[in-house]
Amino acid sequence: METVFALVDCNNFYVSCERVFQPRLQNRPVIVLSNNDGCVVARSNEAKALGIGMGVPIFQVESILVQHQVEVYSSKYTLYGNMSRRVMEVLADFTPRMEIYSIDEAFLDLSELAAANRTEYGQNLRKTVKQWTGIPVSVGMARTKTLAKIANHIAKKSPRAAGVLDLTDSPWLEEALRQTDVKDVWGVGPAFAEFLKQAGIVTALQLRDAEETRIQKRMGVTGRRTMQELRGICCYSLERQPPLQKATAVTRSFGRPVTTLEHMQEAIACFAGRVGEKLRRQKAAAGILTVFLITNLFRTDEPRYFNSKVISLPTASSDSGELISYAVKGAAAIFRQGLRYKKAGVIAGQIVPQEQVQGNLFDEADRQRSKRLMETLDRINAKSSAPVWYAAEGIQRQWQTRFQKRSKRFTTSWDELKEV
DNA sequence: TCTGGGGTCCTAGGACCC
DNA sequence: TCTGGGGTCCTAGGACCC
Repeated sequence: METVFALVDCNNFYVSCERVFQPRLQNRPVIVLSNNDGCVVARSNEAKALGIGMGVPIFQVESILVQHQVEVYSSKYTLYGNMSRRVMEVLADFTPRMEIYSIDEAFLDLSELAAANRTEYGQNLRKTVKQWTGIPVSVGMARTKTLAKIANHIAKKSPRAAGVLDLTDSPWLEEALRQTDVKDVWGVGPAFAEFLKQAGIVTALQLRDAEETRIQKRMGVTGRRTMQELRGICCYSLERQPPLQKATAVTRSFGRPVTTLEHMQEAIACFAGRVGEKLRRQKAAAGILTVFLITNLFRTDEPRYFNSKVISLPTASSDSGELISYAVKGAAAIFRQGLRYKKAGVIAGQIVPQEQVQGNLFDEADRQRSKRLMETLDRINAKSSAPVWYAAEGIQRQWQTRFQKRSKRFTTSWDELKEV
């Protein structure tokens, strides 16, 4: 049977999350910043219209923000994650044949839905999500994921589509591809877009009709798949069960430069502790840790330095204490005095399910005791507003990430609930 | 003049995604 | 002075095996 995919995408997701709890932000220019209040990561339509680009450093648009009284917010990923879960739960009510693709997107398999009902189905879905969560979404439908992405893109921008566009076997498909810039095609990033432009390929339609061998030579097998998908040949299927993650990381830019080993180890310990939590949440353990640290590469007036250390654990682990002890040693091995560090991180690799962890003959740790300790730690921290953590993670944390424009954490902090 | 063939595993780097 | 964080896949090249 021929496939039909729908891509459901939340509009300006982080901004929409802020608006749910602060209705006065409707119809106003609003932006949400990355960690450390560094870059713009979400923009309302009003903010986009002012020319504020995606990913731009905030200091570059400061004058626009002041002049147009743009509402500016630090990011709150726990809130957005919570809102995302609510949206996904509503979608799951529509069909279990669903793949959560990112925090604000999901693919649905609508192959079995009657063609005549698709647009109505999409409108109903849109209305329900909005009513139950407050989040506006757009829906694009087509034969392949890549085409559904394009349909969604147009649904979002075109007033006539009213948020839903079905391009499955549509007479408008060719016109849609003609009007789509090749750089907006899923799988075409800045580097490939530049290559394609040089080759005279500037629209999605031209890419669809390009010569396959020529594209594959430069863009590899993924480039060829993109072409196939544009032709309606399905190369990417719905993945309902995401495979186990291969790596998980906690990396942060510092609120102010770190110059001492003591502070660096405090930060690294903190990141390793968060990595441990992430691993345990997935019921998994890591076989290797990578610790890295880096100075500010944007500055040309200071010495630059990047280094990383890979540590193989004797036995795969998710024990925060154990991860911390290896990570801080790794940090010490690559830390150099006299530098101003901007960012650091801990990456866990060789991830295996907890129950598949191979024992080690020379392993001296008490695994049962560790397991109980971690369970207790996680239980306390899940309930308590006064979390517990390893002393190595520090208390003052002068390096901590900046969030100066944070609104209240309406759904994830007891002290900051919305008051009505 | 002419230096095998076929495979695996690992790593680094480059590209992409949101 | 100021520039995010967390992932994936693919490819090329080197080391190693028989």
